[in-house]
Amino acid sequence: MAKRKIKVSSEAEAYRIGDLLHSAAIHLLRKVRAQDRSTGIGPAQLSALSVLVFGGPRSLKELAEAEQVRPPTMSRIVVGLERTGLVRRKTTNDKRRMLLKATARGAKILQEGRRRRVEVLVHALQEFSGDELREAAAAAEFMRKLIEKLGSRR
Amino acid sequence: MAKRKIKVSSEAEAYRIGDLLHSAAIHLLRKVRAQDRSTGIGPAQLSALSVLVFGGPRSLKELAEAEQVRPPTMSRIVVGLERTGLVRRKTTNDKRRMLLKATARGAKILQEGRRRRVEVLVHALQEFSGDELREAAAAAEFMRKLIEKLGSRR
DNA sequence: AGAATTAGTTAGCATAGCTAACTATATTTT
DNA sequence: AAAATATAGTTAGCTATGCTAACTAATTCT
Repeated sequence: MAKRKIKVSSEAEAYRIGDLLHSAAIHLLRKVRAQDRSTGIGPAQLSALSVLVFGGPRSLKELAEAEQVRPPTMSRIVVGLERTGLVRRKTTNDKRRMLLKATARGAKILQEGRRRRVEVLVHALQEFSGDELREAAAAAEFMRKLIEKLGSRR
Repeated sequence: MAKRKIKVSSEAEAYRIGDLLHSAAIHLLRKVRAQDRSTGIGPAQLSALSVLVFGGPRSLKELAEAEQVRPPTMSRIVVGLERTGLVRRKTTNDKRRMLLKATARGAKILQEGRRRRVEVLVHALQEFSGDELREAAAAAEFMRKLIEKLGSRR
C-alpha cells in the first residue's frame, strides 16, 4: 500500500511540474516574441527560416514536417521568403524536389532577431544572484534533457 | 581585472542559459501544441479563452492587451468565441465597455485541452528517475521565478 | 454645452492555416 | 517498355488571425 501511495503522489507531482513548465514556456515565449515585430517578417516565415538557418537546407516537404504544417501552406511561406530574398531554391537530381537554403541576408536577419529575443531573457537573468544563476544553469540543463525526451517519443 | 573577467564570463553564461531556455520553450510548446487540433478551436481563440478561464472576466481592451493584440483583432476573436458559445458578454455600468466571461462549456473545453497538453509533458517526466524528478521540480520552480521577473520588467 | 477621450466595431488589406484537385517527375508492376 | 502508382510541389478557394484607418456611441473634462 505504501508503494501505491507513492506512485499516486509522484503522478500528481509530475502533473504539477508539467503544468508549471507548460505555463512558464507560454509566458516566456509571449515575452520574447514581442521582439519579432521589428524584423518585419511574419511569424510563420520567421520560424521556417530559423529551421533552415539552424538546421540546414532541406526540401519543402521536410520543412513542412519540421514546422508541423501542410505542404501547400509551406509552399506559400517559401514564396514569401524568396520574394524578400531570405531563402533561395536549389534544384536537385530528383527534379520534383527542391532544396531550400537560407541566404546570407536571411541568416543575418534571423540571428539578429534571435539575439534580441535572448537578450530579453539575459536582462532578467542578470538581476539574479550567483546562487540563482546556478539554479538557472541547472534548469536550462534539465530543460534540454526534457526536450530530448519529448523529441524521441513515439 | 579579475572582477572584469568574471563579469564578462557571467554575461556569456547568462546568454548561454537564455539561449537554452528560449530554445527549450520553443520545442516544448511545439510538441504540446499539436494536441490542440482536437479541440477544433483556432490558436488565437484558444489562447484568449485561456486568459478568461484562468485569469477571470475582463473587458475586450484588457483581453487584447493580455494577448498582445489590437482591439479590432480581439473584437473578431471574441465574435468567434461567442458564436460557438464559449464566451458571453455582460454589460457594465459604463455602457461602452463589456465584460467577457467564459461559459461553463468554454471552461470545460479549455481545461480538457490544457490537460491533454500537460499530459504530453507528464509522460516524458515519468520516464525520469527520482533524482531527475527533483531536478525537474527545481527547474519548474526556477522557471516560475524567471517568469515573475520577466513579467514585472517594464 | 461643447470638446476631448475612451471602448468597441467596421472595412479593407496581408499572412497563415486547411482540403481538394492539379502538374510533373520517379518508381513499381505487369 | 508500357502502364499504373507514388511522390513533390503548386493552384484555387475557404477560414482564421494580424494590422491600420475610419467610424459610432458613451464618458469625462473644460
